[in-house]
Amino acid sequence: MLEFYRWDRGQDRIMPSPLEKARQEPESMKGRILAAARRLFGEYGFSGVTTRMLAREVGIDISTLYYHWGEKQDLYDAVMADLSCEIRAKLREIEGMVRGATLSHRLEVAIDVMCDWLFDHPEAARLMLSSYMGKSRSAPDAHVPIKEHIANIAVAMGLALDRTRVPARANARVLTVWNSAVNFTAGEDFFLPMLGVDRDEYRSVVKETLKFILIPAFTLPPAA
Amino acid sequence: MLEFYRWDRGQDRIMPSPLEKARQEPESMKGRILAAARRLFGEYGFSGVTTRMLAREVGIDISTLYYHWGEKQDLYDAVMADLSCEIRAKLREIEGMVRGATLSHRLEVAIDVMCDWLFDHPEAARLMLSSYMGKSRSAPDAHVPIKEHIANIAVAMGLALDRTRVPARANARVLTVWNSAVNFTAGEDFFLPMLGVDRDEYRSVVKETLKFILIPAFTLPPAA
DNA sequence: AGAGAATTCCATCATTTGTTGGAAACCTAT
DNA sequence: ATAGGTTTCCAACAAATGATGGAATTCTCT
Repeated sequence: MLEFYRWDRGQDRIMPSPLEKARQEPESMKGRILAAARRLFGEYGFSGVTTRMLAREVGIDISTLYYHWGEKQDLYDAVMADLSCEIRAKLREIEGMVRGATLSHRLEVAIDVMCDWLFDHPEAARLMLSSYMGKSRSAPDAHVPIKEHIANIAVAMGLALDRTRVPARANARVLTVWNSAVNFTAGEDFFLPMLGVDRDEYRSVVKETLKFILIPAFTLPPAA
Repeated sequence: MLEFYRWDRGQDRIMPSPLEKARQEPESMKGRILAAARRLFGEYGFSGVTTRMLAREVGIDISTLYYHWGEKQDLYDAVMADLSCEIRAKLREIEGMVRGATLSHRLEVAIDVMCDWLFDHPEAARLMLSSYMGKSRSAPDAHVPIKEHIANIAVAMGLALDRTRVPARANARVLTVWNSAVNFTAGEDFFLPMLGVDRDEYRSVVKETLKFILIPAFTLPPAA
């Protein structure tokens, strides 16, 4: 009976049912563990978190943790799969919000909404960053499949016509903005004192800067 | 005799002599250990590296490692202090290269040189990123003091007159470009396949994108 | 060559960490 | 209430990890 968690192995494309339930029911033990894991992994990285830290954070025994999610690596994979799903949903939501609007309006809304979400989920930004830099000692490629997301944005923003053939330059520009948003949210504690502002100012300065930088990159003709 | 490494404790402002020597003599044991530590810490993070991994990488015993640098945390601190020094020197070098040139030329050269250096030192970029996100389980604030660097760039680029009073917006713009460069170099293995280009193309696309994005941000009047 | 210092290694220790078996507690349906 | 399944905890284990004492080796200088 220690094996049923294997249900959700290797299913990061279509949302696996147990993972979905775990997130939808944050009061369930599975959900509480997932949430705690996300918080801690986001804060300390994969090898910076011990199973005992996790168990203590939830207030349970280590075995309960293994009962629900199996090995540490499996739990980490679940966190990443969950995160990937959430991001995909968020991007779809944004895409729906701005459909049909002008380009500049699209940009404005996309940055606003995405930044708000990231600022409210700094652990998500941190998880993505460590996923980029990769090479965790024992973790293989549990990457967030951000590639399609970026390509979709590039198409939505008019930088490419076909989402299967996005120019490298277009992807690079989208990536730059995306990474900047992730950076400023993941490193808020570090960058905020550098700018000498308070929390609210920080967030508005970040948004403003991203918009300021993004607009010309996407509205100028695709020269060079 | 196991204590002389304490010499370079808490001296990250003025370059401590042993650290300097260790880097200047890369053949010395101290230097070899420092270089290996930098490589591994950059790849796996602080808690992702064990003292045995380090010793094995250098081809020595664990005790030798402790003899030269003391605890793991001290070695990590030394790596960060060394890195900070190197970055400072690099930025000074760039400042010297572009002094007196036009703004656009300054930007061009700064991005080119900095990117080249970062691409040749991806572990440096990774170390900086993990330093930003911080909160290593046992590591305190062994941060790279990037604040002054950013402020200096802002002044050099004409975004501020006084380096002690740089507007938050100016800092944010410099930071955006800086972070983008760090991101693209630290995550080369992850982003390169996303763009579907080879190594050389990747590097030129990154530089090009940064320049394309940077120029308007620094040449437009300080509106908003 | 040899005394004394500096450097490296071997063996070891106490903790920490990932992981599991099995007993206890809790539900749920009859 | 009680049988059967589910969930949680206690105890423990093997391996890995950070760290050190001390012996052995190498280096340096006369």
